[in-house]
Amino acid sequence: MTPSDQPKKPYHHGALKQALVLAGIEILESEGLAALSLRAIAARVGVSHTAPKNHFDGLRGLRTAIATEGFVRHAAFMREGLSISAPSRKARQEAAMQGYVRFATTHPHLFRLMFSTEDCSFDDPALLEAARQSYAVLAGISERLDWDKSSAPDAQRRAELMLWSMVHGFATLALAGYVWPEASTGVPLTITQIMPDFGYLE
Amino acid sequence: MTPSDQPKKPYHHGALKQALVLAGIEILESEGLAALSLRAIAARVGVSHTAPKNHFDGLRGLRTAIATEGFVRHAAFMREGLSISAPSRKARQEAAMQGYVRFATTHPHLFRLMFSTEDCSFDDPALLEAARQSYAVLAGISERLDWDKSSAPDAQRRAELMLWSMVHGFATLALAGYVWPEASTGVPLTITQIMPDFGYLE
DNA sequence: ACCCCATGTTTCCAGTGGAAATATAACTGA
DNA sequence: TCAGTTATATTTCCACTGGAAACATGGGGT
Repeated sequence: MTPSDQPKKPYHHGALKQALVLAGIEILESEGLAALSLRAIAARVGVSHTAPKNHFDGLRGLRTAIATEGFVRHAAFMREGLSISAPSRKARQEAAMQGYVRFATTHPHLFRLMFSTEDCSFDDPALLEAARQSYAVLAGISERLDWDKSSAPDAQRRAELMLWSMVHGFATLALAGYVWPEASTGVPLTITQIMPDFGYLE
Repeated sequence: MTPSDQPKKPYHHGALKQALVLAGIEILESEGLAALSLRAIAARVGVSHTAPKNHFDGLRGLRTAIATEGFVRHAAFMREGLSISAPSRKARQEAAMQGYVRFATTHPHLFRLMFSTEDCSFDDPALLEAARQSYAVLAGISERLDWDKSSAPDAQRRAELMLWSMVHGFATLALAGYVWPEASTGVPLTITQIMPDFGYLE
């Protein structure tokens, strides 16, 4: 029987690995990437700063796991947009791309971490798989976006990479502050307005 | 007369500000962004780690100055490509974009720093001006790239931002390792192969 | 019942950026 | 010429970081 009524903190956390990732995301959202230290994350979970070592390969490993969860949510963002979109090809295309950009602008620090070579290990299998899932959503809407109708074996892949480059570049530039309000309208341009009209592919 | 023949190190450096920026770029190229510490830069110049304080606002200020120099070189890269390009619109377009991507792949750490909100102050006037010069090169080749031929006041701006998003996204994804060798050819796709053919604008 | 080992803690260390006080020398004007 | 001022650089100190190493804890398998 414990000597007092106060709930005794168990020595072993039980689900520390997941708890650390979630705590990391919270810190990221509220304080940014610079504040995402091993000590800060561990403290939020109520654990010593060396405890993560048992589950991740140092700070870089933990950050990689956080980025992995980021890709999962990123794909979900786009899929959610697709789920409420009109069925037309163009509408689905816009929905997915808007989802891509909206994720970046609503979770800027997480999005940056996801593409930060400095902070993540891009050869991590889990990260690669999560990123692949995210890419698959984009690839899905570009299946008939092959503007040159060539029969080259990489034509499909070129369409996907073109789309990905455009939306990713736009999101990145927007986060960096390079998409200012237009002088003529007072409102920044959107990814939809930027996209060339590939309607002739329909 | 100095008491000995050995060259006496002057107490004042003379051109410390520029020397720090150049030393920083060297460290960046050889060791990456993580190694770009105040102490490492100062040591390379042969100065104490607090000396930069007199010329820059802390590490962030120095990194911002390095990024500024990066934009200058970035613009020069593209202009150099343009200078040896064929005079056709399409050739000039490809030359500038290839210059953009080539700078990113040959100076990956510097390029990343230039767009890293975490490490630079994007409201710095000098940085903004340098970035504007770089943008101006891209804007120059997209002057007739208005695919929709609309008369909206932001049509030109939309063409520029579309082009910038595409090339910047491609460069960023390439640096992150997401532009792999194609299964069909064994060679990664290039920005030229990705670009839709806007020839109908000629 | 025992022991192994996965999981956390404590302690220590080298390294970081920055603040504050101090040293040096260049410039300024009488 | 020579002080006084100012720009530049140093020294010292501090809080913080990630990681290594030794140790503590207790759950789970035999």
